[in-house]
Amino acid sequence: MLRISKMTDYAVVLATHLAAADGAHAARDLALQTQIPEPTASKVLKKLARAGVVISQRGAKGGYALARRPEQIGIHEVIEAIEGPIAVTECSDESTDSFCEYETNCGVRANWQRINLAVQAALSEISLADMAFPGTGELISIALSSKDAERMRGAGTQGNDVH
Amino acid sequence: MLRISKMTDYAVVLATHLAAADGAHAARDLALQTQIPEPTASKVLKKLARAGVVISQRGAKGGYALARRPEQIGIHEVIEAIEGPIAVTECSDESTDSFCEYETNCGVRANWQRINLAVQAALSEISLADMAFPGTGELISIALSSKDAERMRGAGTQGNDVH
DNA sequence: GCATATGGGACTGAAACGGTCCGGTATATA
DNA sequence: TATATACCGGACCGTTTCAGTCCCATATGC
Repeated sequence: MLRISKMTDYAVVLATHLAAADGAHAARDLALQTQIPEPTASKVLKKLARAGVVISQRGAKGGYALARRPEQIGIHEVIEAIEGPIAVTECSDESTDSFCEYETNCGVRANWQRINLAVQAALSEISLADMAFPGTGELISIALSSKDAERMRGAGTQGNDVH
Repeated sequence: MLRISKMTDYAVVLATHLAAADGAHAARDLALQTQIPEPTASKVLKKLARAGVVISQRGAKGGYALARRPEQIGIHEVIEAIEGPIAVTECSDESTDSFCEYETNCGVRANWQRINLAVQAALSEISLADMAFPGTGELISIALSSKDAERMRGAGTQGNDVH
């Protein structure tokens, strides 16, 4: 699977929506526009606010707005806001000191961490601006480069800042 | 999270173990050597056999062995054997024709697929041989290929792998 | 003061996950 | 041929996680 949860999916949609139409918007309005159930959208937005991806304004005329410009927000921030640190396996998550009980037998830990880093790197390449205003060509290189080893390096070395 | 399930973790450990000590081994022995509970190990091995990652021999003196040489088996095969197709979100899974109900609003689909490809590419880089016999230098290039060096802090320094 | 809007957390039903167990079948060996 | 060994397929179950809802407290504009 390696599957991202529905909540995270919502978060990306909401954040993308905020990126496309900037300024402050009430959770209710965002929910209507994105067709996400209102309580759920609200819950997601709260988490985004806590993580610093969006800023919130309470009270009448309040609402949510992006904390920074879309091109300065990486998609991994949105994902981590909902799901916590991105870690492929328990033992590759450096933050939790969960020691691997099989470590002496498996010797797999270090490799998982590298895989993990590769995934994180792939996600770091994509900004909210890329999601909100696609087709500017940058992402294509990632899609087309998925054939062999050079792709990671290639995608990583070119600047993804076109917008 | 982007977290891989425990079962998949077991699968990698078992496959790695088979890669390191080739020939056929009974599920029971593998379970003992890897300290994975026997019924669970058995279940995982069955799935690996079905997916063609390992071959099985029934009857007395039977057991499991790798279907191919370790360097010819990518870990994404092992992962997919347990978890099914690697897809980050529902709508980025091309196999299921689950149409995205928000598609007109989100326009996110294509980007998810690119992210997905990047993840798959990252996983395709690693073979079972890399997991079983690390330190041959191949993986290092991937780890270092991310330009986001700050995320990589300590990745290279964490070379305490080989057991 | 009041309407509006977010903050925080409790709660619930459903689904997935981790793990176990059992009857069936294939095969090597005595 | 009889028997022990070992995989095959799937049912089963307790626990956890997930998606979604609801409520009350708090902050703010008018």
